[in-house]
Amino acid sequence: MPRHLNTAFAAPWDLAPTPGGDDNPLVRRLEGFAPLSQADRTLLLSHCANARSYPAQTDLARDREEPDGILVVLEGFACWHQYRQTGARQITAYLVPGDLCEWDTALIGRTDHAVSTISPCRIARISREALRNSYGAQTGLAKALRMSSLVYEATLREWVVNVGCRTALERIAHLFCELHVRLDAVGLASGLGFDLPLTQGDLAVTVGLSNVHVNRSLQALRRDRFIDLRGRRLTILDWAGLSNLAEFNPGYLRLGRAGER
Amino acid sequence: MPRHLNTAFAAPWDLAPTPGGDDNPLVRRLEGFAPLSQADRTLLLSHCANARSYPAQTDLARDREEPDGILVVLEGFACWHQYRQTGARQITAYLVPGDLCEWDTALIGRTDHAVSTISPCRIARISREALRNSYGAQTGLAKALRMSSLVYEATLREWVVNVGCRTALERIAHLFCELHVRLDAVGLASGLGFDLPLTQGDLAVTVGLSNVHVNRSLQALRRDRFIDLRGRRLTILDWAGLSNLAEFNPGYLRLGRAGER
DNA sequence: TTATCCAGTTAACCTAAGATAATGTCGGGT
DNA sequence: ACCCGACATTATCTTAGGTTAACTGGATAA
Repeated sequence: MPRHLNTAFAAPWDLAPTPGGDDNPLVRRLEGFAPLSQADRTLLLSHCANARSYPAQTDLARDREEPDGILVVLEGFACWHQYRQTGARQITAYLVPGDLCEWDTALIGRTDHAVSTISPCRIARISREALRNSYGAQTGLAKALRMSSLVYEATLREWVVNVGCRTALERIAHLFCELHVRLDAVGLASGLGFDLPLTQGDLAVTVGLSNVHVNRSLQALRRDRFIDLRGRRLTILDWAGLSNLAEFNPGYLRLGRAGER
Repeated sequence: MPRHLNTAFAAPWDLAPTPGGDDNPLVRRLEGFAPLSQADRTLLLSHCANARSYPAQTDLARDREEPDGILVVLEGFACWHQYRQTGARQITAYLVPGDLCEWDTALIGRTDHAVSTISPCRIARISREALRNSYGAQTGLAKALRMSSLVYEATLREWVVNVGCRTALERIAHLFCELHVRLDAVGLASGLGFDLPLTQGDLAVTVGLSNVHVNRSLQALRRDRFIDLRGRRLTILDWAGLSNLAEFNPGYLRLGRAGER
């Protein structure tokens, strides 16, 4: 059982130690994209049973004993990020429970991009070999995986827009809106609140700002009663205001009627 | 025959009016990712034969008579971009000859992201139905398409890094390095020079800067003899210097030994 | 109990880049 | 030869956000 930084907050997955069946976030997520056959579901569940725990701040690329396939986050926060030679760092994506990332050693191997945990995580790896059974283009699983990849791309485009042409306040607001929708989709939000295991420094390198300016902006968001952020818990006090500020439109996440709050 | 803005420069595709066989940029591009069967190649070529011409500045999403599938650029520059309500605009990706983009009406339909031509283009659409024939996960085509998607994702991550934590000079330098490598891979560069049908305004919304600052930065790059940019032609005068300035590492493009210049 | 560490906060100052707008250049159309 | 529109360039002033560094407070460890 992984020990979380913020055990005080009793994250949902601490209460349900062995996710199986419908509370498996991967199955839940993929079924949002396309209906899965019973065979698909049991395939996924059986591979998730082999998930391993990783401590916070751990590079998932380094132990590359696994062949090509996908890497699935079942609990905790992970991220794609890149270090520059200057020491600067940029987070380019978050992986929250139910998210997966395509793992192609041919592609990942040599780049300076890395995938790491942020908080302690449970992560499963499923080889492409294992997926191949139900991998005709017609099956629901194949379609769901394709959709998952398209949503990931759309999210990246949204992030380019975020750092490319939004103000500090808008960037942070947009990120918070996105994270809430994504976490809510896998049952990790309670109303407008959710656990957010990120430091202000993490936020800064996500959103392309300095620590100090993130701090200032968070205070502004608090002062104007958009959010409440204490400890590692974020509550959105004014969804309409925040999403309006950010021009947040959840369509790119393809989660059905999410975003109607 | 599309009329190009810069006919004065006689782009390669003007000299070879009917790309077929090996000078088809799509086939050339995909074969860089995985070996294709003869059936794969003829399939691709036959669909490229139905390509249509589009003038510059044309939204490719609007005429959505085609079903899901991929959209292939054979000639010209296109881009993904997004308008904000404020009128601001952000380009999130370029599509150059040989590039494709997955077209999923379920996904694209409602988002505010659009795909448009920049210069006049020849573009083919291939339905997913048509691809399904050789779409077992084992075939080369399927693998090449998957790689293509992974490369697109990696490029997007790189762009997030670009706008997230690089200076104006570095951003532009990085973009130029990337474009050169990509165009060179489909034979559209002659040495270190290539046609670049982008205005400074286009560059600005790509790289998250103002028109004016792009202008200043270009002058600096010219003054320091990194580049020569006149008309719509860019020549990199000092590849080592420019790629070093940008910390450009072409690995993410997965083009074999590209970048060794 | 104190020392240490880490995250968060604040303040003073600085700079890269934005905004605006005037001016220049060039090619195309008439 | 003239005008026009699209880009590019330049100058000016303004501002969002960066940098540095000091200080706080809670949590853990010794």
